[in-house]
Amino acid sequence: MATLVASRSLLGFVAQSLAPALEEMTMPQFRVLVVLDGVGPSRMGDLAERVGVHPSTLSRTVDRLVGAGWLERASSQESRREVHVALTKRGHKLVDEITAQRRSGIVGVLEGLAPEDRAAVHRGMEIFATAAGEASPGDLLELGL
Amino acid sequence: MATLVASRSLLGFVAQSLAPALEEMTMPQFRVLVVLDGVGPSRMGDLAERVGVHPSTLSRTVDRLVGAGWLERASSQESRREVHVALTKRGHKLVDEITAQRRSGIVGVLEGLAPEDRAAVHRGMEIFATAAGEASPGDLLELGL
DNA sequence: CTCAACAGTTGTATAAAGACAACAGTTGTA
DNA sequence: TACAACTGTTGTCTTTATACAACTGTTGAG
Repeated sequence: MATLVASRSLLGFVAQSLAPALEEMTMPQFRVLVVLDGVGPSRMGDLAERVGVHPSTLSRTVDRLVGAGWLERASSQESRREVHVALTKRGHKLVDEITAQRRSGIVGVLEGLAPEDRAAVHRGMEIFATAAGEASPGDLLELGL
Repeated sequence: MATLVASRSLLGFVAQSLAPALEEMTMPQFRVLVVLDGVGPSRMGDLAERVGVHPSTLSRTVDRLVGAGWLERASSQESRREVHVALTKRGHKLVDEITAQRRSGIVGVLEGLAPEDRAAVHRGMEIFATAAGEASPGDLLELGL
């Protein structure tokens, strides 16, 4: 079925865009960056919950990411027992580049199409997206988005 | 852009379908099943190459998968130094179910559409898939397909 | 028949994910 | 003030992935 085939193509772009990140870090580590990029600076506990791992596990993972310069820890000023983590500039850049590369791959395909084909793709995708609704962040996270 | 949004929905189905497998095994293990499902029974060396890991790594991974009943080892009859691995019935079933679930999720969306919308989606997806071409198996494998 | 090339497994190490228990500050409350 | 609740980190352990080196058995070439 065409939609299934298209999903494989789309997946290809996703996988390809992920490759550079996975040379720098592991998948669980990249998930942390993705979540932080989505929700902004967070408390350790909240972050652990969103990522879906035990706080102690996150603590160690954040250690590594901070060590590698992707994240920053900062103890909150209101509450000294809370610790906030945020992407560094470099961390932001990485996630942005992944997103941009994914987008440009897809745009590249669309640009190669005749205008009426492009319109047809646009229309089909729009209808599908509306009908299917948003995928749950938790599910997507599994794949690193 | 609509295509990007649609890709997230599609990705959601993929991720969701993967979930049951990832409760039974790790991602690297599941990759082995996927490859075997794709190319059929293989020699250890070939399989390691396709999966992209060192033969010794594969040997250990296959140990685990055989232990859990997903794979079978069988020394080839032509050449007693070669070892062939194949999915067990259970292993086949797992991969098939993942595929089927993914398909049925997408079909479910399409069935909820008015006929002309369904046709539009089909047409858009077809054009896109044709233009984008097949994703490389190596890339897809990264995500477990 | 002998030996080099081949195929897979095992020995050994390292790195990471993951969880639970225990611990150390920090806060808020009684 | 004293203490319970909260937040994050550390100690400890297990499992897995991963690779390289060494080893065992098997083939094929000479």
